[in-house]
Amino acid sequence: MVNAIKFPQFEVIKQYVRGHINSGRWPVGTRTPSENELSASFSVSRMTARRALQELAQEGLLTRAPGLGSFVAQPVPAKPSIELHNIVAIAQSKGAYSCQVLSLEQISADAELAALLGFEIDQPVYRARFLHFDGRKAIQWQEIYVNPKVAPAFLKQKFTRVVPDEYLEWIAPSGHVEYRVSAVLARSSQRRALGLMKDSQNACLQITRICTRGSMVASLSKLVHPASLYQLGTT
Amino acid sequence: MVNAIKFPQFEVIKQYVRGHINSGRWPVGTRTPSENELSASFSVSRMTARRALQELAQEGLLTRAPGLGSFVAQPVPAKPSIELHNIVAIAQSKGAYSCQVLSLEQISADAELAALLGFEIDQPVYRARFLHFDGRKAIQWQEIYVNPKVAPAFLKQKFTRVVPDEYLEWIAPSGHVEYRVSAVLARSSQRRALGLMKDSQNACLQITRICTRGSMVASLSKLVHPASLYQLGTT
DNA sequence: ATTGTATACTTGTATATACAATAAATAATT
DNA sequence: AATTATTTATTGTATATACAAGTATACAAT
Repeated sequence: MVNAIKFPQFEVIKQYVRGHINSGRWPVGTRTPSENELSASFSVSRMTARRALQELAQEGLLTRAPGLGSFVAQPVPAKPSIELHNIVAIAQSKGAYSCQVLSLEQISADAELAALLGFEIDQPVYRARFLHFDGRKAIQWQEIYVNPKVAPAFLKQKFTRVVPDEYLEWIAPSGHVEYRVSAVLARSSQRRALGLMKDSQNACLQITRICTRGSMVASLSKLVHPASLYQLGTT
Repeated sequence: MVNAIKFPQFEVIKQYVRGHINSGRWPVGTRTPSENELSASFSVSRMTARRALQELAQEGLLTRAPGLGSFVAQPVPAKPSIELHNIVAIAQSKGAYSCQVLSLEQISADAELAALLGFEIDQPVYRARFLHFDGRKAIQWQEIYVNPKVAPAFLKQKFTRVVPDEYLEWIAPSGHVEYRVSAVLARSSQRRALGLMKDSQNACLQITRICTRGSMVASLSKLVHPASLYQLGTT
């Protein structure tokens, strides 16, 4: 004889309600039995029936209102989304990672850059360009603009072992981070760096990451990946 | 005199615990006061203290174990992700949407396509190509492969008012849907259709959507957007 | 040294009860 | 007829209590 699993009573009630919702017997907007009605029909205390309804509300299946009752909630359409994995972190974990510093300098924000960063025109900005390798293969070209106020010593770093992103995270733990994904054509310098053939395979997936601390942009990073090496998806 | 908002007691306890966690006073793994300790120090019943801990556990800040206690949980690193909005649906909602059928035919699966769809080689597949317009501007080029078993009448549709995706959703409500994002170079036919200049702005963001029903691929759709018109981001 | 036992403490489930806040329906008053 | 109380039903908060189940510790017996 197999021992049947003993379900708690609130779980039984949850299944009962869930069943009526999923099967369509209680369409959206339907009022469910009240706590008292459920406690009577299932012969449990009100607190137990309450727990069932409350957890279902937490899960988004019900909405509850004092004085009115509990109602079958409008299901929220699942917005399709994809994860942004970090190709550099993957290479690092494999142990074959290396990084080449292409440039590391202070520039003055032109109109376009100032607008992008929320800076004044001619305000100093640190700009660095890196090429990230997985073994001998260049997998990512990076251009990063850094706010000098956030990381004053950025230009003095060597970035031989520490990835620039890790350094910034260390100096100034991230506040809000925003990502954008777009398709770009590799410019000639990027093409050379990434070892792409002209006119054939120079489509690149670019991820733009903007880190802000408070109302201040801390850094803006453009990560350019050859389309042949990088693809985003739901895993 | 302004009336101070009256916080429920369980909320006060939650804030107390949250404060200790967020400030780092209770690092990951720390045991929090037990339900009984909290109920004593806050002069509330055990059930009230319990509710505070339980809701915090629900929110992922604590893990609880019978016989052991409640512990500060390891924060799960928020995986950055971006939403895939539908440029066609946006155009539709503006009312300026239209769709041009470029081709609509039955083909035989070659080796590559068969592998992609999980079909046998030479198995019949419906292939259609569409061009979607927002007003006069071509915003999306679409190529879709459809499983004849799922939508036998696909080739007979007109797709003047009903978008192909809506038709398929109507015929066969979606099971599992998977998305991939990649960068591609527009081919010459796509360039012409989308009105792109040669060699300059032909980087495109391609979204591949694979709809499966059970273990069967129902449709595979490639949505190609000019990089200048389409960008993904967190909103 | 290992095993078993008792004990204390923890969270999980469940009950019975009380009162507050909200909203709708009903009755009473103007 | 319109307005105002009253009642009733609902969810929200809170308490006190009880027992079950899992864990660790101390202690005794083997």
